[in-house]
Amino acid sequence: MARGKIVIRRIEKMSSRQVTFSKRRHGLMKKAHELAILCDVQVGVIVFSSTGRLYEYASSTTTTTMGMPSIIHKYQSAQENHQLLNPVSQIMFWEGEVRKLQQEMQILQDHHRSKFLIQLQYYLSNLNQLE
Amino acid sequence: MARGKIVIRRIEKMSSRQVTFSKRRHGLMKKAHELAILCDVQVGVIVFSSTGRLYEYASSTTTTTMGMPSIIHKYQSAQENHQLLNPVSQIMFWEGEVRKLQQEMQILQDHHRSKFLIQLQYYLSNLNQLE
DNA sequence: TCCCCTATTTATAAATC
DNA sequence: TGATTTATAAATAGGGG
Repeated sequence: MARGKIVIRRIEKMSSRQVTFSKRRHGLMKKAHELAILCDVQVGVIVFSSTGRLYEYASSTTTTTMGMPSIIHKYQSAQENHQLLNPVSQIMFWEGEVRKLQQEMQILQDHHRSKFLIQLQYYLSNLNQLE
Repeated sequence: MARGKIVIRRIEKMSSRQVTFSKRRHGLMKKAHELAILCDVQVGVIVFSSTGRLYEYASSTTTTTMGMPSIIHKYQSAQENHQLLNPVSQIMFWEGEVRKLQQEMQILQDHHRSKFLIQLQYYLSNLNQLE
């Protein structure tokens, strides 16, 4: 949105992606807060970075102090009707959930493995320098 | 932000508040979506209007399609889990989550299998009576 | 309610420090 | 890494239909 238009697709360069994440995350939280105040509504925002770090915003209105838990609870009751899908699609849903969690776990593991390897290389190079 | 600056406080005039709600709600959802795509992260947004109507956005990333239920689940687990544990126990935690989901799925499947068997017996007995 | 218009304000991409 | 700058893209307040 500045110094050049961009297309909305995954930013490939990791460092730029990190910078943009920081900026736009702040922007999003600010917008969420403004919406909540200006229009006196409840807003909840949850963001998970690719490394699994959690960022959140939960509004309070003039009438109630809604933390994220209350907003989630309200969301879930609002959705209860929807939960009554037929058995087969229910099972398929949970199978999907399991797959997603497994994939995420894999990502976390890869992430930490590479971090560990980098550390190891660092220590080894230090050792080499001491010799 | 246009035709005059505004201060961020509850808009008193109901009709303006409604209009602003509609505009900014769209803006917020769009920003959430852009953040999710650009930075390849999970984003969930929940908004309740003052009349209790629900508006939501839940992102998908390149790796996973996370609906709001998954995001909420992850949020709740992250809170319980303290999140500030070391990588290894974090991974162990998620492994536990996967196991739990798998067990749930198993129970669901067993349940429906037994229901199916009961149905089958019922039909069979009907068939027998016809003979 | 929703769309259009457009003058302004904001958000922010890219560069620089 | 983070803070600051700045040129530009986006969002939007206010008004009209």
